[in-house]
Amino acid sequence: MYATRIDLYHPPRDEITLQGVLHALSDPLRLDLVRQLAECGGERACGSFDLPIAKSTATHHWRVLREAGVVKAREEGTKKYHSLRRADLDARFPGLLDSILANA
Amino acid sequence: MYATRIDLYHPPRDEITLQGVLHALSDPLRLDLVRQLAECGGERACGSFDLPIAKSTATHHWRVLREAGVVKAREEGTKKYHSLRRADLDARFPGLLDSILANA
DNA sequence: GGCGTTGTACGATGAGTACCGTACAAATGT
DNA sequence: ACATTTGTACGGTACTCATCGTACAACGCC
Repeated sequence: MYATRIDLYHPPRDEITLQGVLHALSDPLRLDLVRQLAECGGERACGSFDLPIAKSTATHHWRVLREAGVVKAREEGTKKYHSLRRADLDARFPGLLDSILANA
Repeated sequence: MYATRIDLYHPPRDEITLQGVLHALSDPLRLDLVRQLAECGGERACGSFDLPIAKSTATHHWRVLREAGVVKAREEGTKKYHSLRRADLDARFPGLLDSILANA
């Protein structure tokens, strides 16, 4: 017996913490995901990333990024799209994302 | 039989990695140390920080910061002084430290 | 209905790490 | 010479986390 899919949790802007963001981005793979997301500008399907890891591991990394408030997830059919929460991050931690991405 | 004290390793500027810095600063206690170091401007003795942890744990955190290239350590007698490697960090990751400290 | 696609939940495993207490070393002060 | 101060090395413990395989769910398509 397996549970039904749970609604995706996204922290509100005020609850995004610096610790959480730094921790989320301190993993090379996650930083790379974020870098690619920033490059493409908008939304991008999970599946369009060519990752050297198992599907379940990718799920884990996207969850860490989402729960840290770094990315926004949207489901559409069987697919899932992610985008950077740039406005929220810039409002809460001005300059942080830019400096990290510029130096990635 | 205990080993003699080893020379303190500090990574050269070029070997400081973004991952390493982000990881080092993703711990609340270490970020707080760095914030206090930045506040005081220059060097500061380890012992002058009032930490809620055991001495050996403090040694651990200072080592993580030092090996990530975030701080410089200098021994003088039985005491040890730390300072931020601000010039190195600013040169390697422009804006990063400022934006993190500004938002800490 | 049946099949492929896409991603999740779960359980397990191995690596890393935050923390502690204790024993110690090196320098300083008395 | 001895005690104090300051920080380290070590061993241990508990917790986190990155990773995987497998079983599954939701959806779309034939």
